[in-house]
Amino acid sequence: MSKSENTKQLIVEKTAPLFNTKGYAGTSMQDIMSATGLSKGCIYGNFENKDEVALAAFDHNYSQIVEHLKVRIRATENAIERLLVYPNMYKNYFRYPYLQAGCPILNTATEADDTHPGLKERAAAALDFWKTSIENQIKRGIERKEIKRDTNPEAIAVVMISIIEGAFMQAKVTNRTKELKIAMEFLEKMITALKV
Amino acid sequence: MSKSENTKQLIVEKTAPLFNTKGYAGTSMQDIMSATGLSKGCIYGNFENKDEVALAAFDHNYSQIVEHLKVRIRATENAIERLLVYPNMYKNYFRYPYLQAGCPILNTATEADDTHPGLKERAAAALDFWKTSIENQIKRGIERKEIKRDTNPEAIAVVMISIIEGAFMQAKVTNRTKELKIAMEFLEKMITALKV
DNA sequence: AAAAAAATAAACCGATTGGTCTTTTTTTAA
DNA sequence: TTAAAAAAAGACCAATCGGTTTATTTTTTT
Repeated sequence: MSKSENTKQLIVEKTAPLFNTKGYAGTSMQDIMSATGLSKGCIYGNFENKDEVALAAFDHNYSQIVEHLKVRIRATENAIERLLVYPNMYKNYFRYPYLQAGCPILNTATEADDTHPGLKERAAAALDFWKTSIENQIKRGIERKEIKRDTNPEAIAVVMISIIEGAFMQAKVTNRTKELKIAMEFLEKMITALKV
Repeated sequence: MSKSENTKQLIVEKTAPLFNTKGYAGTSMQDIMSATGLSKGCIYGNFENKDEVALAAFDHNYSQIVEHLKVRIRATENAIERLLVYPNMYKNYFRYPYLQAGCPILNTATEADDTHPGLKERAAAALDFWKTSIENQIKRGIERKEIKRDTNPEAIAVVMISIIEGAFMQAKVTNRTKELKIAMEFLEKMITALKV
């Protein structure tokens, strides 16, 4: 790994929380310089423009979430337990640095949907991947006879994501976890009710 | 109504969609000037600063939604029908100008939660008001024997809001209504299942 | 160890930013 | 109708913006 690859990684790691907090438009190159302790020349030596830093930051934020979920999901074979990983993680979001400024997918989606095609596409792809993952876990659970046969994987996946993102938004803006807990509990019950 | 009150109203009306689309950080005074056809001097003659324009724009966006919901809700006495107004409106969001750039509460909440205290407060207050409204409709329905006695108004309200906002976000970022329809249908079934 | 290449810092650029002040125009009051 | 007040336009300001170029430092290669 070359020096500049290390530097590039540092920039991504330091700016990921920044972009998640302030958004693309609200994050200046000066902010990026301050967060990394690097010069603008150095940042431009590693990334073509601010856009590319933002895209890399989103990817980093998102991959941290995905990695964490993978580890948790692989820790059990049971399909219901696997689905319960999602509400569990989100209701305890304060434990995860990458969720402190809110869900990167949600933040990016709402900011970028009318203003930044690259980020919009990333957020949309992340949502599709998330939905497909949940669907697949449900299908697997049906095959393993852990989840009811008449379960509609797509509907459950969509509703799960909707509840998670909507409740998380509420938690962040109101500075309280009450609604998040209520919603995650509802979700846990919904998931548990899928059990054969 | 004085000339400047008319002008102030024009500014609010013309900038409300702008702030909802581009967010606070992404909307410049030049954008505001272009949208209104007015000079910067004129804008500053009516508002103290960009902040105040943004706050007024949020209020305007929000009040349009509230007014529309009020009309729809008052059109029926039945509590279940009243709750069904929400999923119905959101699944047909393309009919409402003020929802074209997404839900103002969601957009504002996610942008402002770490960056703009005034807007954050407005969004949080809007959510609390919304939650309370739904709770009250449910309580009224329980009293009128239209909704099951064991219904938890708060949980339903929280879940409704979560599903709506989460699904709406998905619709906007993916440019398709599939997930929104799935989620609203789920919500309609959930609401209908509250019926005595 | 020296030279070349790579990486980073610093200086620079034109444009834009939010806001202020002065001038002009429009509206209102007499 | 005229004068005063209010409203709006236009000019101005310092600072910041994203990006480019030049200079310096560090790393890598020989």
